[in-house]
Parts: sequence; C-alpha cells; structure tokens
Amino acid sequence: MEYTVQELAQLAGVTARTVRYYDEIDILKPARINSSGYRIYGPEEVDRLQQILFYRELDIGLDSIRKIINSPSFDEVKALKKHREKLLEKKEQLELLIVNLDRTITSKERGIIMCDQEKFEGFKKRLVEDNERKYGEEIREKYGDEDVERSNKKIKNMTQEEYEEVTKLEKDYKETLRAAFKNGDPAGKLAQKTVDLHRQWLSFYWDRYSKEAHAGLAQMYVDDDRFRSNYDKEQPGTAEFLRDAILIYTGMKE
Amino acid sequence: MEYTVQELAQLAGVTARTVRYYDEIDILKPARINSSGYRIYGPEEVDRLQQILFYRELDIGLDSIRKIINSPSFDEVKALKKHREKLLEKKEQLELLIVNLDRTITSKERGIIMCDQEKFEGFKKRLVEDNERKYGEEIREKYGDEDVERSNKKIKNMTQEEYEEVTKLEKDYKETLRAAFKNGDPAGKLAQKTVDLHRQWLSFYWDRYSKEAHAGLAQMYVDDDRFRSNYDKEQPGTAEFLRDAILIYTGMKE
DNA sequence: CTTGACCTTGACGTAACGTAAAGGTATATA
DNA sequence: TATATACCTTTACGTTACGTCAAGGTCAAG
Repeated sequence: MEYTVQELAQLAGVTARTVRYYDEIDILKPARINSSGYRIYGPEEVDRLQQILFYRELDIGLDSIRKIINSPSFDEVKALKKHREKLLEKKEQLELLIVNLDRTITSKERGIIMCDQEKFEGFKKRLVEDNERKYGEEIREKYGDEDVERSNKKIKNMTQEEYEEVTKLEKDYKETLRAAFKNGDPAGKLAQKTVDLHRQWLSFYWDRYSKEAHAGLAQMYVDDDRFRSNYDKEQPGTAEFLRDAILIYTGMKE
Repeated sequence: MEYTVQELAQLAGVTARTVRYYDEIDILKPARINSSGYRIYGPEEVDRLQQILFYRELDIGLDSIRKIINSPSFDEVKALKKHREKLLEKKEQLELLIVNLDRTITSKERGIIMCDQEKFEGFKKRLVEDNERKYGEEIREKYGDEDVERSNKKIKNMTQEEYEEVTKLEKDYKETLRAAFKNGDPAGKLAQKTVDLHRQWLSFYWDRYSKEAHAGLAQMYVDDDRFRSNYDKEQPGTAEFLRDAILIYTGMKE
C-alpha cells in the first residue's frame, strides 16, 4: 500500500505538516518521489512512523529518536519491548500521581494540612525522567541497562529523609572537593575525605559499592566531556584531581 | 512557610526559570516582593503551583490553565476531582497503547501482517484529545460536561468502518452544502438534502438526536466565530445559510 | 571583606511544529 | 474543454514553554 503525505498523516493521527517536518529533519524520508514531486510512502515508512510515535509518546526528543532508529544495531522488536517497559513505568507514575491527587482532595475536603513536600510527590519522579532523557542513552551504552534501571528505581523509592540526606551529601562532597583541590594533593587528608563522602553519596544510587566500579566512574569523569566540564567549570583540572584521589582511595594508584 | 524561587522550584521539581516564567505570564505571582526585590512565595502559591502542574500533566496549555484557575467560578476541589478523572482517562489510553504495542510485538515476532490502520490504534485517541483541547472548555460551558463526555466516548468506540463512514458523511454533506449554497435556497431540495446528511453525520456523535438540539447547534454555527469562520472561509454566508436550512428542516422556521 | 551561592532583569536560542503565501497537479463536473 | 476543488510543493515567519547566557545586585559564612 502506498500513501501520500495526507493519507499517511490521517492514518497515524498526525498532521501532514508533521510528516513533512519528519522528512525535513531526516527522520522519515518518503519511499520515493513521484513524477510531480509528491512524497510517496510505503509499508516500511508506515512502520517507521509507528516507531517514531511510540518514542514520542515517551517524551523523547526527535533528535534522540533519529539516533536510536538510525543506529545500525537498532533491533525493532527489542526496541518495541523497551517501549513497553517504559510505557508501564509511565503508567506507574500516573498511578502515583492519582494516589497523590486523592490525598490532596481528601485533605482539602477534610481540612487536613498536607506538608508542602507531599504535594509534589508525583511530580518529583520527573527528575528521574529528565535525568534519563539527558544521559540515559549514553550511559546505558557504557554501563548497561540494568545498572541505570536499578539506579533510577533507587531514586524513585527514596523517602523524604533519604532525599534530603543525599542532597546534603552531594553538597558536602562538592564543597570538600573545592577545598581539597585548592590544597592540591590528591593523596591528602582533605582529598581522601572528599572521596569518602563521594562514596557515601554514590551508595545512594548504587545497590552495591565496589572499588572497581568507583575507580571506573572516576575515569569516566575525566573521559566524558559532560561530566568533566561539570567538574572543571569552576576550577579546570578538578575532574583529574578527583579521579586521582579516587584511584588512590580505591588502591588503584598510590 | 515562605519560599524563594529556587526553594519553591526544588519543592515542586521544576526549574527556577519555570517559576519566574509563570510570574512573567501572570499565572503564578509571588505573595510579595521583599526589600531586595526577591520573589517570596507563601502557602497559597504552593497550592496554586500544584494546580498548575496537575493541569500541565494533562497537556493543557498555560494560556488555558490561566483562564481556568483565574475563573471566578473556579472550585479547587472540584477541579482536582476533574483532574483525577482526566488522569484516569490518560491511564486508560496508555493501557490501550500498551495493548496495541503487545499486538505489534507478537505480530513482528510471528511474522503476522498487521493492517496499517491497526498500527496506530492507540494514537488515534489523540484526535479526541486535541479536539478537547481546542474546543472542549468553551463547548462544555454551552452544552454541559456530560454531552461532551458522551460525544468523546462515542468517537473513541467507533470501529474502523464507522470511522470511515462518518468521514465520508462529513465529506458528503460539506460537498452538498457547497452546491446548495450556490443554488441559494435554504428551503430547496439540495439544501434539505444537506441538512439530512448533516443529521446523519451528527448522529454519530450524539447519543440521541433531537430537532431542538439540531436547531441549537445551527445557531451556534452562526454565533460562534470558530465555527462560522470554518463554514464561511470558502463562501461567506454559508453558516447562515446552513442555519436557515436546518431551522426549516427542523420545523423551527419556514 | 571577599567569596560563593543566591537573587534580579533583559534578551536571545530552541524544539516541534502551526500557519499563511504562492504556486503546481489531479480529477470530477458543467 | 474549461474550471473548480482538493490535493501537492517549497519558503518562511509565528508560537509555546521554557533553556541559557549576560550583567549586575544580595546575603551568609569564613
């Protein structure tokens, strides 16, 4: 079966403009162009559009979608199964929002006071989602799906106190790191204190700590531009400094 | 409890920029500005932000959100209960998408061919959603929630054949309308044929037809700019013509 | 008294389209 | 055969909900 823009659009429940836009940004090219310059789409394009819309449903940017479906290792069925999981997650999130909404309604009706944090329970899961959107795909490649998934689950299940503690720990280790860097010695007391705080902080995200993984992460802080620039933005060289300190702490270097 | 921008933002899981933007577009004003020009938010603003985020979750534009929560008739608890319903609907839609995804996966795995329409089953509900976003709020005011809800349900439960039939009917009556308008007589045979097609078309959306409602809708086609401009865009005067024809058909005028 | 983390107001950038303009094509009907 | 109507094309500017600097003021801690 062959379709023109409008036909394909109607089929998929999107506008013709959307289909043309997807051509423009090279994520859905027509099968061919007929003699009058019309875009003609075939069955493969229909499937591709379906894939795109599934990903879009997960609020993934079209830019990322392109990378995913253009990837040579792209396995359609595997991808669809992943969608399924994601959709289930989204459903869970929705259910949580509803539960929270119920709480809000009853509290309003009965005049019970809810603490401000509680009011946003369902929304906070968004942070996880955002994190996923930014780094998920790349980190998954390096560390494997299961690790990322577990990490996300851990964040989601944090209690309010845990959340506050981890926020404080993050702040603490970053402050100590700044002081240690000024000091200049990665083997020094302050630097080793930093790494210890860093380990505690990490333990909130990892389900089990290992020196090897810690050292591996340290190296990534240097190798991965996103992380390095984050550490180096205040003081260039901080990422390397932290890596060295971690390598010493974990006994990978002295 | 009082909060600065950042504090409120963290609490709600959004960025400070978002909070400032909401001030800028007048949907969430700070409780007061302190002596240094800082925005200070109180408990009322926290609740308001929660409301906004709930609506945002339903993909409602900030512009509409403002109208809704600024409306003097705005009842917070009632609104929250409506969110609940909407979220439940969204959940249902998600479940449908998942079911469809399962179908796609099995068909891919077993090499069964799915018809192209089936592939987009879950997405088509979007049309309903969009329709809702555009007209829902205003039409609800005129016709009441239940009518709109029932209409939406009917569209959702249409089979493929019904969908095709209603599309064809719409096309037919619009074509006939054009011809009838050229003819010029709202009491003429062609015009009355138009109205009959229009009635058939309507019956797909209404659970029961009544001459009174039909006549009422006819008047709305003239009174409501959105509808009128839609009819008049080809031939100015078409909306009035259709109304007159309907009034004659329904016996409200001769 | 300086520093780092806040806050402020611009102001320009972005994603994923919507929408209008200007013009070519296909098909049914007069 | 003419013309109307519904398609199609490209170009291009508009929109929403922020992101992201930039330039400068504020405040608590060391």
